[in-house]
Amino acid sequence: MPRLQLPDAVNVELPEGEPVGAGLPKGAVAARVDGILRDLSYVPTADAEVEAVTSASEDGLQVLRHSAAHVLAQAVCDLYPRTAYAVGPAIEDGFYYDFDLPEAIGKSELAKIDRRMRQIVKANQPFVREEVSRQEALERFSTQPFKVEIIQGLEGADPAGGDVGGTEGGPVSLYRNGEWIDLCMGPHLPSTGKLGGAFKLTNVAGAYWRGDDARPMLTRIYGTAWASQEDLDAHLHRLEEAERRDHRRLGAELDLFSFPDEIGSGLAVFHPKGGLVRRIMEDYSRRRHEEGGYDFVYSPHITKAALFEESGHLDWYADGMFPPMQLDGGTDYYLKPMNCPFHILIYRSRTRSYRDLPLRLFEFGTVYRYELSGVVHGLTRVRGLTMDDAHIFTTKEQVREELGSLLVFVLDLLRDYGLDDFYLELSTKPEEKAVGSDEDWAEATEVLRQTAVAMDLDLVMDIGGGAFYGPKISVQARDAIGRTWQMSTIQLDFQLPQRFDLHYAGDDGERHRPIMIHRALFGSVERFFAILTEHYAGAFPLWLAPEQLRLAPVADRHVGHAEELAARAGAAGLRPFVDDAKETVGKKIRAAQLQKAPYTLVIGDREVESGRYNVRDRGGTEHPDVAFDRLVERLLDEDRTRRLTQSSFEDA
RNA sequence: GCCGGCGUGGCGCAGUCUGGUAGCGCAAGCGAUUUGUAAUCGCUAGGUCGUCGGUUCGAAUCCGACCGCCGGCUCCA
Repeated sequence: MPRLQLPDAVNVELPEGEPVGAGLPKGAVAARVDGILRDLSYVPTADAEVEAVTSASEDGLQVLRHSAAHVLAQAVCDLYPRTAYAVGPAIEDGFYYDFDLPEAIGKSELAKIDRRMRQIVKANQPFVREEVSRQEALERFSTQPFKVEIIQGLEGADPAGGDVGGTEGGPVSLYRNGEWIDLCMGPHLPSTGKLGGAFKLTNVAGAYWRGDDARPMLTRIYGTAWASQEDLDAHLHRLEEAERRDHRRLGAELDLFSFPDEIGSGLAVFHPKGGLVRRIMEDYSRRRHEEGGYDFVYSPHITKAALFEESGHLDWYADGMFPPMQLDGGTDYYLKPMNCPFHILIYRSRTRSYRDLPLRLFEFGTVYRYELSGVVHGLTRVRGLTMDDAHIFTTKEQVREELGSLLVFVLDLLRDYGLDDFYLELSTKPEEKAVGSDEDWAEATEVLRQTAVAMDLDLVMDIGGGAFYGPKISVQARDAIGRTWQMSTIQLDFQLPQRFDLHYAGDDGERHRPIMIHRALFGSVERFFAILTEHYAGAFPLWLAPEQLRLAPVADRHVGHAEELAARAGAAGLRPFVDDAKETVGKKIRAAQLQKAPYTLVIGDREVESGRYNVRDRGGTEHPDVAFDRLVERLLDEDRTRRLTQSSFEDA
């Protein structure tokens, strides 16, 4: 009689042959038995430590979502006989299932599939696990080519560490709900009814079988599933929030930038307001770089092929480059996809001594990359972008200190732009090919690691994720609604100094090879612009706001006074705007709100007479009876500190 | 690049299935109102319906190609 040890030190005795579920509380959807996730129907043969898994936990949600994927697949197979089904895992927030359907379907078919799914849930079919030999599995799935391929691929190691499915020649597990059967490791909910109604099909998209563009394109149906209706609603609400913040939408609404078809895919133009925000972003970055000991350089947008031959880009990056222009004499010219070779030429333009190092060359360098037409996306994935790119050339001895101060510099600057929730990711030497000796890699990686640890931030290891030419540390930032973005990267490069045969004279009089650090804070200015736009939902902090103070005259006779105030604010260094449209105050306020103007003043008889103003902020809060000089002072303070100051609008 | 969806005045959309005079709202311009913290009223102008080609007496509508946009393209039974 197996004895179950529950986490709260309760011992439960199970009669021989009883499933673990019998010993667990009602809310359980699965069980963790000696550390392995199991169905509630799993029958233990010996004493075991058992934990109930509910859909409130990550594990439980996974089980729920994976079961939802099976219900989806069953529904699709019911509605579309002759469907070949492939794989359907749980993913973040939901699930998907890939199908080869007898006909093309679009989003409009999802409602029908959803209805069928709900019928299956209502029928409350049990999920029944079976273990069969590989041979039998092949026979049972003889009409399902993807399943056959999966079974045949199961030779060798078991990727999931379960006890079924992996071992050579061993049994594989199947799950049946109703008439429908799938090859699956499980575990699953006890029955389809336990899925409940808190799911929604969200999307249909194409996806290559096994992600390989040489293999068939399948139809992938995405869904989201949650433990409760409230959770589902909250998730849908988050999606709406993300859509509300979408920089592509805000870019048009706030008149920041556009992508004219005439120019081409992935090529943006910044309008005056967006241009202003961008210029302020860049100016501040420039100032900080100047203070940080960077030298500013410029390089052209095109170059002869020879430069990218020497750098090696044409060998391994040609697909990402625009095709060459052939000029007279048969010379190929390329648009630059990267700035590094240019900065290297600046380094190499004269003999360098250790006294020149570290040499930090900075450029807002505009580069062009041939992104596949299907992946360009707003300002975050474009074909023409401006990198806040710098290359630092150091001696081996200086690297440690340089990296340390660099990371501090990076985080500090990002915080000034309003991002303050970070973690770091360290990418180490790739398995296959890599340049540089193992010692160099180990040392550089260790230096990066120590630098990261010193930051007191979470550090995630990305084993083998480095580029072949050096290890990398990247800063990941969470935005206002919790999404993470890869921001700055700091990359050591053992390769280019070799390829370009860079050297410097040491204090020993010998020639030495410098080490090169690539680093970008924004990555791409355009992408950073997009991230900030979404982070702030278009309501840029005062120092970045294109328009800082909106003045709304009540009637024509007040326009003069508003313009005087605007002149005073402008002279003080603020960016005011007078809305002199012949409209009602209500309409002007609404317009100011929609444009996310940080502060709005209504100018009428009372104000002209008293010289005191009612300040409305974009949150809708009103601060009455403020003297204009005090307001200007207050806004300048907010502008200068780059954050909402606590200082009040009242006179001191 | 591939799969699916889509492309109609500056923006958001209807009209496309079932071919027969291109419409609505916002924005814009003009006029009236001179207005007090999220939308005053009226009038006017603005579109070769993404582009090119085909079918047809006739194409926004049907067919094809191209351009562009949106979602997705190994979180792996």
